[in-house]
Order: sequence, then C-alpha cells, then structure tokens
Amino acid sequence: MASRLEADSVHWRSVCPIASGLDVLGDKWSLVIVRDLLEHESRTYSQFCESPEGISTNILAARLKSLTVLGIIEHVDLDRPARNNAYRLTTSGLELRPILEEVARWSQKNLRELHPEIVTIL
Amino acid sequence: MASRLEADSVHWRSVCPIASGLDVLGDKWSLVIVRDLLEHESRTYSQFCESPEGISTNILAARLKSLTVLGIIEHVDLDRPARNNAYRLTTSGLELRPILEEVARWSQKNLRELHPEIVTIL
DNA sequence: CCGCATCCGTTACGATACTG
DNA sequence: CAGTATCGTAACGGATGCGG
Repeated sequence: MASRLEADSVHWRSVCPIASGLDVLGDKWSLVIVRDLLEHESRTYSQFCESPEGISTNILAARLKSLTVLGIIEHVDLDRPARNNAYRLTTSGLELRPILEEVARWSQKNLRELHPEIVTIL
Repeated sequence: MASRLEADSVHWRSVCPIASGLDVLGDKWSLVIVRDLLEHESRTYSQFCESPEGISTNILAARLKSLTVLGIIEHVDLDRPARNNAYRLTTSGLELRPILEEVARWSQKNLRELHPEIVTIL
C-alpha cells in the first residue's frame, strides 16, 4: 500500500538524454510491454501475462503503473476503471518504435551465436 | 571469486529478438558504458568512474566483465592485463550506436516535461 | 595510485497465493 | 479479471581492502 511508485519520482542520474532514457526504460520488462502494444494495438492485463516471456503479475502491475505515470501507455477507456479495460500506447509510447526496431536489428545480427534459437522478424 | 558471471550464461526469456536484446542490454548501466565508449573511443576504468552518473566500482567491474563476455567491448591491448589498459567497443558494440541515437531522440522529445534539466545533444 | 574484489545494508525482482 | 500480499532471492550501492 505504501509503495513509492504512487508519486513515481524517477531518480535522474544526469542531464544526459541517453542516461535519462535509461532511467525510465532501462529494465528488462518495460520495453517488452511496449513491444506487445506495438504488435497488438491494445492488450489487457491477462493478455500481457500470456506473452512467452512470462512476466509475473506483481512486476506487470508495477510496470503498467509506472509506464502510465510516465505517459507512455494509458487505458483505452480513460475513465472506466480496470475490468477488461485494455492498455494502449500514447503518442509518446508510439514514438518508442524506432528504438525497438534498432534493438531487434542489433540482436538478430549480433546475438545469433550466443542464442541460436533467436528468430528473425521484420 | 565464485561469481556466476564467470561463465556468463544469460537467461533467454524467449526467442524474440527484442526480448533477447533486453536480456543482455536491459539494465541501467550497460548502455551508459557503451555511450561513454561511443563518445570517447576508449576509456579506462577510472575514466568510467568520472562520468556524471556516478557508477559504483563493483557494478562497473561486473558490467565491464559481462560486456566483454558478450563481445560488445574489449581491452585495447588484448593480452596485457589491467593497468591503464583501456576498453573500446568491438564491431558488435559499435553497432549499438543507432539504438542510443534513438533513445536520445526519444528522451529529448518526450522527457523534457518530467525532467526539465535534460540537455539536447546532436 | 589503478583496477578491481569483498563485505554488507538496502532495494528490486520473481513465484506463488490470495482478494475484490 | 486485474491486480495485492507475502516472502525468498538476486541485484544494486557505498565503503573499504588489497594486489600489482
């Protein structure tokens, strides 16, 4: 109940835009959630849970909350709470697409040796 | 001494190239180190410590090790150990540049409200 | 000194069970 | 269905030690 995420104050390590971007996106799950929303337009809580990476429910809830506070995602129906109310990307969130495309490109080119099962997309 | 990083076995959450990229780059420090090496060509251990984000020494050592195992960075002089032997990006590491450029662009455009002190680069 | 490794308290993560 | 509560584990972060 007393989670510090309520007033989601990011700790900005510096004024560098790269470091600041990583202050909000630099974890293992936020951009996976964004990926799902780029692929599917909108997703409910349980649909996120079905993704093959298998996020646990508390992490998902925390990330959805912080991404919402950051203005990257929002509920599809803005003022009806929760039940079957899917999430979608905001304008800010949609602009993350080039980052994910570059991550995918880099991984496909540079991770195949370490991770042969990786698939090719796009 | 018994650090599990010796045989750096990444846990691949899925076969998705985006998730796999985040399996290795999805933390707050790895790409900050890469940023320093894109800006400065080569950096020593203590030069990394001088960056404004203030990485702590144990985290720095761990990240340098895992980035080396992943083939993203290497020592400038490949077979002389440690002392004043700077790090540089490998070919794989140099190819991370587009990702960081997109992160910088996104942050400059979408983080200014939350973080007014953020600076503009490029 | 420089490049770490170790210790240790704090924070984040992850699996599972549970609730409105 | 959409989250919380709980609790064990792993990562982080600061201080400090130590070998070359």
